[in-house]
Amino acid sequence: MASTHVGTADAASRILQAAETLFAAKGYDAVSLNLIASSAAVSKANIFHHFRSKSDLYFEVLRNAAAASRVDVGNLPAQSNYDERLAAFARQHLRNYVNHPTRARLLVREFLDGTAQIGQLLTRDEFARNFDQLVNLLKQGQRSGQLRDSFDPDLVATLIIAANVFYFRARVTMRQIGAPIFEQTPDAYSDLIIEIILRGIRT
Amino acid sequence: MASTHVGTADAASRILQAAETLFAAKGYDAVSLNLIASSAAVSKANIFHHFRSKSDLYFEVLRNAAAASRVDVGNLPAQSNYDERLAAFARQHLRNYVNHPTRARLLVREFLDGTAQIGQLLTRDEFARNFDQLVNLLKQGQRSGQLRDSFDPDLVATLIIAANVFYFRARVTMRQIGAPIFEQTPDAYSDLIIEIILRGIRT
DNA sequence: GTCTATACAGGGATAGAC
DNA sequence: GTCTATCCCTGTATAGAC
Repeated sequence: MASTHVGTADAASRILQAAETLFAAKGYDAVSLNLIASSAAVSKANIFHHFRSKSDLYFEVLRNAAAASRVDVGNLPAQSNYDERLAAFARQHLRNYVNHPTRARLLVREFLDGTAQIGQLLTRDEFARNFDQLVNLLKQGQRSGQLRDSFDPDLVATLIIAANVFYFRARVTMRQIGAPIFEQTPDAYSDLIIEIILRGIRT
Repeated sequence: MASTHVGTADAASRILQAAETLFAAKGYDAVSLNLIASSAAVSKANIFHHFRSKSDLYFEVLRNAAAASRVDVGNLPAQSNYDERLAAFARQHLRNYVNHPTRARLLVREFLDGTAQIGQLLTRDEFARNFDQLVNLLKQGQRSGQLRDSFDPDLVATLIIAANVFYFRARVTMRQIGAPIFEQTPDAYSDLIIEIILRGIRT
């Protein structure tokens, strides 16, 4: 848009991308600027030209990740069948993690660990939006009569999100434990989870 | 047992305890030996007298945490009612986290993040034991005819563990999001979760 | 905008006195 | 067993030339 130069792939974005990958993989404290610099093929001093500090760079990375995630959740096909809509939501939510693992690792880590307040502010919104969307879906299902009135939508939304977060973060280790369910594709896992839950909440 | 000296509260265990608290709160890389030393009222050199290295200290802390957790899961009242037994298991599992937060943070972090292979070996067993116990309970319920045959025990076990882990790690942030379910006590949360799931798996 | 060189603090780890 | 003092390295961050 702004620049007509091509092929340069400017340093700032190279730095951002290297930082995202490394922070996602190892966490904030385990990543040094030396590592980021060499990984981005840039001098360390150059990082400070583009970003005020290490933490500044980190927050910039988080900001981008959160923004990118905002697009990806997208909109679901608005069907009248709430079984389908819930299944679609759960699938899409989990796909969003699995298809963008670095970004997701970053956001989930910050959300769960929540050591830096600024970081939490950035990621909390993302989770809140998903959560609210899901709660609303459940409430609509209750009003429509397809879902029973007597369960707490918050609770069920939590159950779904928790199942997905757990799959994303623990699946490698769970496979080593020998839990065959984690050999399933994300979609299949998601469908099975929803199947159980739906049985518990249908009228 | 060995020593008749009292009141000394020997340095080694002071170090271990300080390290456990700090590692649990901030993670391995964010904690320096200086901090541990001052927190345990011990010189930095003294840490190296008792432990070969920082990572050695960390693994020792993990080992202790895993061992302590092994006791705490305990045995459940063996009732013939599988509704009750599942509810009891879920409650106890979550209590085990909430009543020993530092230990639990340590183990859960290592399990989910799983950066160090040695650490994972130590924590994986704990999770595997809980998981297997739960799966067996579900299988027995199926054999007894109280639970339907057509669900995957792995899946339901995962759902329960995921719900608990999520509650434990995310409850503070989830409260800020405004999810009223996270205002509930752990026991109440656990019971509500199980109620939904049971509806989904009963005959 | 990008680099080399450098400053300075703090990291983990060791030596050696007590 | 515990300390003080020290080593050496790597960390973040800055100065200043190009």
